[in-house]
Amino acid sequence: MATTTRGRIDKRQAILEGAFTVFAREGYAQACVQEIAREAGVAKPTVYNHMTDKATLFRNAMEAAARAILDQRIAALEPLATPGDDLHATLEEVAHTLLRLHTDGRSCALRRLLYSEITHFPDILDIVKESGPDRLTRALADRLARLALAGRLRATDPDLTAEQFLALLLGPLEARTQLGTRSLEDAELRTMARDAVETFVRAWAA
Amino acid sequence: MATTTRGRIDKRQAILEGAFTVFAREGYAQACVQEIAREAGVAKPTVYNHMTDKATLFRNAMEAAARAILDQRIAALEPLATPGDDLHATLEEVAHTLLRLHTDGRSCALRRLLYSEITHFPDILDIVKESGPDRLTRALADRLARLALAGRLRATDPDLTAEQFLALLLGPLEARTQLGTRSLEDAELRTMARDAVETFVRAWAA
DNA sequence: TCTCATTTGAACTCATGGGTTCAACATAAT
DNA sequence: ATTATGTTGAACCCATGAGTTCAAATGAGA
Repeated sequence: MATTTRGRIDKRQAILEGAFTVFAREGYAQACVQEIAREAGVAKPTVYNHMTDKATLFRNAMEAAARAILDQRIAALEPLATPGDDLHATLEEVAHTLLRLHTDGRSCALRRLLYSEITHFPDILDIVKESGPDRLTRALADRLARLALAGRLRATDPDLTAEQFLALLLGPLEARTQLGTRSLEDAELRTMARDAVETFVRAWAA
Repeated sequence: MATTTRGRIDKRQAILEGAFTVFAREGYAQACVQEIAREAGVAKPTVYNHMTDKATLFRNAMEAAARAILDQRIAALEPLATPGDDLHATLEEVAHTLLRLHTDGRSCALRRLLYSEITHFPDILDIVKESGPDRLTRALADRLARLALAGRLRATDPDLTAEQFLALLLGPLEARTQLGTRSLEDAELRTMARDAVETFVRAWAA
């Protein structure tokens, strides 16, 4: 519900956040604008003051959520810039952080919404992917290329290596989290990170 | 549209297939029963003769589609029962078949529908998973255990090994197929199978 | 040929929800 | 104080679609 603050603070922001929340809970078609307005603590016409359509409301909400979520992931790769002498441990740390971010509620909701509405909003994929998994893979590939150059990893295609690292790490998540509906204990995340990194290192360490 | 065959042949089957087709194309909420009836070549009241609800229609259609799709995958593991002397080649063959099945239109549609409606139909996950990825992973783990016992693979947890094999193989698909909306050339599937198996073997061969 | 179960099309009811209108109101700047 | 801009709630229009009803038509089996 939220308090019915009159006047103008940051309605637009509130609308986008409320919209994402409701869309995430209900799906695009089932979400009704009335409820989004309520969630954002705003009147329905106000929503239409800022967004022309339910569709563009959806697009904007998705874009905002994606941007917020995905910046964190790039930041999670930071430790790989200065890996110290224990590469294995650094990889595990990064892996664990990525798993934690990837299993976050909003993150899962974003993936679910992408999957469900990609046929009706194919353009959203471009908006999200550009700032999303692609950027993450590329950033990781950059780090790995450095490591390969330093003789600490097998020197082959860093893009492939990055792709496989992420696959090994995030692939098992889908089944474990029931497509993102179940949350995992931190201990389980640790184990998954350890398993993925161990296999990765066995295949790719120089 | 289909010809308006009167009398009763296999209305029920037609309805389930038509329903899955339309649900796959439109999503649950946007699909309308009228159109499903048309797709199945059947009148709307006939649909309600067989199914009480749009919801149960959805459940039944998903279950039927899942069963049909997933049996093929188990069958794809067959070559691993008699791997011959070239394990690497056999793995590549199996990997390639799995990729082909996984990128099939109906298969992608099933995944999309699962993702999108899992919050409204949590029970469908059980129906599908039981006969789905879980069974595949278990079946693969069985094969791998045999291979480990025969001294051809590193002898550790076969469940983990199977999970990682599938992750390495199928993980990169998501990005490459644009969440299942783009179809891939067979050559690209071959390359992906080769890359996944090569890394897998490097990490797990005895 | 007669009967029973099923199908069919069309029309109907009813609820939901997108999008708009409008008059009253609040806020900020001048 | 006044004006311009934005917000509010409530009511409204209208399209869509789930689910039902019914009389007419059909097919399978006896």
